[in-house]
Amino acid sequence: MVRTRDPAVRTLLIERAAQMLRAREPVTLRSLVAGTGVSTMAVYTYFGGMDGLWQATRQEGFVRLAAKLEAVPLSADPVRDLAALGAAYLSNALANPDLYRVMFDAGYELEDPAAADESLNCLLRAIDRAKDIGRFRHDVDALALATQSWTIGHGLVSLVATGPLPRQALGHGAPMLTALYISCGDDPATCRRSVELGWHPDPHPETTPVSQPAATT
Amino acid sequence: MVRTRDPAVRTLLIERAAQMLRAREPVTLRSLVAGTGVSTMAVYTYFGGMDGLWQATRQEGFVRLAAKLEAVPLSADPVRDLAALGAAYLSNALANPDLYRVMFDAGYELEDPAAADESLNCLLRAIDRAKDIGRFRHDVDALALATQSWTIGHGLVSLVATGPLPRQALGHGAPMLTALYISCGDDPATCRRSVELGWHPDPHPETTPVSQPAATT
DNA sequence: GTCTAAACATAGCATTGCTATGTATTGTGG
DNA sequence: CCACAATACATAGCAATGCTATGTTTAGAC
Repeated sequence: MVRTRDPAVRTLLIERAAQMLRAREPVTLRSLVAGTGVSTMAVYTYFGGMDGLWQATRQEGFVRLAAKLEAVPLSADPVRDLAALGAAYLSNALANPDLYRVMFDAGYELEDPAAADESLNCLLRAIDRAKDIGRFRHDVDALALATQSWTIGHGLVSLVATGPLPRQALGHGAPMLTALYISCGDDPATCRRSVELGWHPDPHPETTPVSQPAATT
Repeated sequence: MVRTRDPAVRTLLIERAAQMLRAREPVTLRSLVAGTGVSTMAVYTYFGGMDGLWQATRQEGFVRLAAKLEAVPLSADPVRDLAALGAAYLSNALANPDLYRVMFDAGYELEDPAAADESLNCLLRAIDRAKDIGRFRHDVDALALATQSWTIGHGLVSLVATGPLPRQALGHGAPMLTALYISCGDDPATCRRSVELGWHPDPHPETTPVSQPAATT
């Protein structure tokens, strides 16, 4: 061990890859390193190839997602919070649709699945709170419900970001989540209000989800 | 116009592309035409390039999907039928996951959107029937409900086929659809039974869904 | 029967990811 | 303080990719 590997280069390349994805520029080996001063070999010493770069980029996507979800301010109403988490999920995904696509592209695994679990845990905590205060029945499977909420969010994002559905279709999120949470025992009228509260603050602004003025794309 | 374009070549190439996708072989210009006797230029005369081939392949995917959905035997219970259509959707998508991915890959449009609409119409008809016999309220937006059902199906397929969720997660479809249809006014117990009936016949068999000996693609 | 436009085949282009080889650099043992 | 060695890095070149330019053949119109 003589020449030390500079960890800054790693994050620089990941950052640049995410940036190029966001700008919809084709991310190729040579275009990635162009202008950074590092040579193409850096991609191989740091990531072992383009596949490794994509894997690291996907990892970064999950880390950012978890950060966004954990930044969602929670309230005393766990059902509202579930809707808010869903809205933040959509907001984050639609703010960087290409990064989102890479995250769920097939063929690659995560090097650290814990990053994905953290996002799920945000949902699980809210679900447990809802059970504790009697909004949800005690026999609801928290993991199943979290997965179902995730499915709704992913389905919406996927169909909107990838094409067929228009942006307004994101509005379907609220009634779908409402129906789901009512099926867990929540009172219909109360549930509707809670979901609306958590959902509406920011259904589709591009930037950060909560507590700051919606910015222009 | 002198030498006529042979339409058989077109379908041959699309068929072969779908076949190679299914076999998980990389579909490249040269590998596609290898063994078919046609040269690489055929891809350009018939499709204008690889992008055109993908567009045609995606189109074919939607045609097959519509055919599968229209082959689902309907009953007197429209809610059962909705679940059966959902199950057929999942079955078709998971039987050819790579074709499904191409169908929803971004960047390309359909040359004939009617093919996609046909699938949606299957759902719309069932929803209208459910309203007619009083299972759903008359004020439910049929298109919205169809879109929501689609979102659930697509979300499930996407998360299962693309990796993160295991195959058993497909079972979440029944409770999600049940919750959704109950929110449209259906009686909870009746709805559960109907969805179970339509869903369970074939939750995840690979081949064709219903009432006919699985045909080779 | 000839002519012409379209289909088709061949060869070559730039670009892709990747690897083999050589050079420079830096922590360590004496 | 210096020689060594292992590692990071740069360069050049590889096969394979999609695509295009340039013939060559074929089939319909008059």
